[in-house]
Amino acid sequence: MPESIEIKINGQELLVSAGTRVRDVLEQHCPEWLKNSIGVSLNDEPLDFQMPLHANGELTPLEPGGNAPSMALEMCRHTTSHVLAQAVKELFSDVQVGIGPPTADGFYYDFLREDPFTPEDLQAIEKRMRKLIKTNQKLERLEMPKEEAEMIFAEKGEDLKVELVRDKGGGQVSCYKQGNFIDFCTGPHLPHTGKIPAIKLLHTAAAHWRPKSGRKDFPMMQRIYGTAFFSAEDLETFLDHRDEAKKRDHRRLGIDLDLFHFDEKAGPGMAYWHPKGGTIRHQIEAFLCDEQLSRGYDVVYTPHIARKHLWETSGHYDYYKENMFTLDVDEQEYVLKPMNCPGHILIYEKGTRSYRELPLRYSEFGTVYRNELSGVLHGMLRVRGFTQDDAHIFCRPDQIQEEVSGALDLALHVMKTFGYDEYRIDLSLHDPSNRDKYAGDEDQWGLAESALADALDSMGLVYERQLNEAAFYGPKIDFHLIDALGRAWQGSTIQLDFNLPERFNLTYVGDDGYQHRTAMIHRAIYGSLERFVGGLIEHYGGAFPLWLAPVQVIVLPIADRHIKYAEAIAEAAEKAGLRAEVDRRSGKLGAKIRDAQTQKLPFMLIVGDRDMENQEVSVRHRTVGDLGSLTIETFLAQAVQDIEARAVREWPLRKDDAAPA
RNA sequence: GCCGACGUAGCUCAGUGGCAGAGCAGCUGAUUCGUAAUCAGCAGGUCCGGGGUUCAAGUCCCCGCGUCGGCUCCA
Repeated sequence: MPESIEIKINGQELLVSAGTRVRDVLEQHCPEWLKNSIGVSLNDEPLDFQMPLHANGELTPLEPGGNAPSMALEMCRHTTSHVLAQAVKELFSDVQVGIGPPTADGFYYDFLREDPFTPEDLQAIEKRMRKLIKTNQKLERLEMPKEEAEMIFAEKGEDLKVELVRDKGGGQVSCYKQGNFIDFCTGPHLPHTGKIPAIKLLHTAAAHWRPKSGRKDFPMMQRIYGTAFFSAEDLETFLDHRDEAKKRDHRRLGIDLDLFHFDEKAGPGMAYWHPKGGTIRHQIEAFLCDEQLSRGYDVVYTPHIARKHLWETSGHYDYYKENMFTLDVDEQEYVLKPMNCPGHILIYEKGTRSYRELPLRYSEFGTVYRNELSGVLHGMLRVRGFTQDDAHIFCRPDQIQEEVSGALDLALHVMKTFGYDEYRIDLSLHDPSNRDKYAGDEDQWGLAESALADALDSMGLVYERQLNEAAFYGPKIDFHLIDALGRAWQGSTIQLDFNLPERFNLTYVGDDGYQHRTAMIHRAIYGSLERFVGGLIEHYGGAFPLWLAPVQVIVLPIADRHIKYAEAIAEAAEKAGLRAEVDRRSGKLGAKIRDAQTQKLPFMLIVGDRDMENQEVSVRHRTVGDLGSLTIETFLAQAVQDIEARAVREWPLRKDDAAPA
């Protein structure tokens, strides 16, 4: 480490000795920062005032709502987690503290305690936290030898902290102390607790103590989640956002919109699609099916069960047994398929394949069953029976890049159609220093990985390389979709496989007349229909675009004498290929509109005396409202146009009869 | 699988050991109405399932199932 370091601050260049505290530099050169900011950042690293400087760089102030809001918030939340631990220690005597880091939108702290915390406990703890915050406790950074820290925590009976200190490398450690509470922590922290304006404890949960430490008997911790913001308004916005997400919860909307249900009588993790959910799913399947047919895919169908032998060959029986449902048939063991690949392979290997007929692209909406742990099931997003839009491309090694490009193009087209305009792409690669973990040889991996990267590069796609994240059988590309609320969802996946072609000895005859190893690509665009539709429901908040809406138009007669006309209108809509209904109830128009709005139906066609006389309909759109009167032909022409285009926008019609923009 | 909470009408929920309830939805009738809730009546229950305590259990206890919040794992 150099004796002295160069620090830029406020345009000034300084030479200070390494280890100088941030506070000392600021006192001399920028005393107002000590008052107005909560810390500094140096080369994008947050530092608090008590930390030592060890690297060259420019210091910029860290302020609430400043130019690095997430860094400042993270600091605030980390300090709040210490306050949480302090409050818990004060209120409960039988508690050991664990760890308490900030998270993406808050923080948590884990406690070791016989009894879990109740909601009443949480209220009391939050009250105590507010009290502690108000006293403007200073957070004091202490640096000391490991042994000393161990002693401090041992004396307090904090065995878990002792364990953490002991496992930490180096000889010197840091702790932060506020009031009588001291925590083993690298920081950085706010100068004092008075800088925390808005807090909220959210919920409790259980968590394992250091599950990755290799300990088998890790104790169960009681975790408390909370969040903190620099203003009450920000906290309010955050809570509103949570409520909005709750309203979009696909499980809630699945019931409200009559899309699907899970039945206790039948078993957990198995979805029953109602007619309306089925309509949505059918549209989604048909869309991809058509796309695939036009892109040279073949359709195949494979059975749901197969003898154990097939799964032994594929390796699933050894590596995936825990997750497979098995059944006895004539004293033989059969397996309910957890994946579609072995079935597609049986079709491939049934004939002698020539290099001339490759690639072969086998696609299937294949329903698979996996015995997931009961605790992980979650609505449509995590189920035990689900249908994959699965395809396996069998090709020559020299065709890999083009086939991957084709799959990428399809994935991009599909995401765009559903209005997922933002996404993240991961390229998961193997780690050459960890060879034991992977099937196939280094040459294969090199070829395959560069094929994937080349395909991404040639399409100008931005992606992140994830080292050592490949599947054991090959590298892969994963899409993560960002939905309307900014949340990420698992999207398409494209995976190369070196393992199954070996296990099944898949070959093709080359132009040299010899047999060569076939390359195999797994790809799923939706992934699972269940998960994809679950995500779509939340993305659209239940308001499906016209082409997907289970009921596209509902005709609302104003009085009973208009029912006949309404039925004629509905019939015309159906003839044009729309899904139409008539509300024949005798209530007021307002009530019918309200019900249609609640069901999020895209179009209401209101018909009364005026409309009958002019042979028109009054069009109301669920978000735009009253669109005025049109002839049914004009309306249908525009609606059909939007349906065929699979438009996702919420503004499908213009009042002036012009074609949609 | 593990920790905790919860499970009452189709849905949302009240019911703190003593007659099983409300709102919405449904059905019937009245009303015939122009852009987010017309009125009245009726019907609707294995209080998740099983066992126990008690004169008496939706309520208390035990076991099981399911759901939810997490941990861990995954499409």
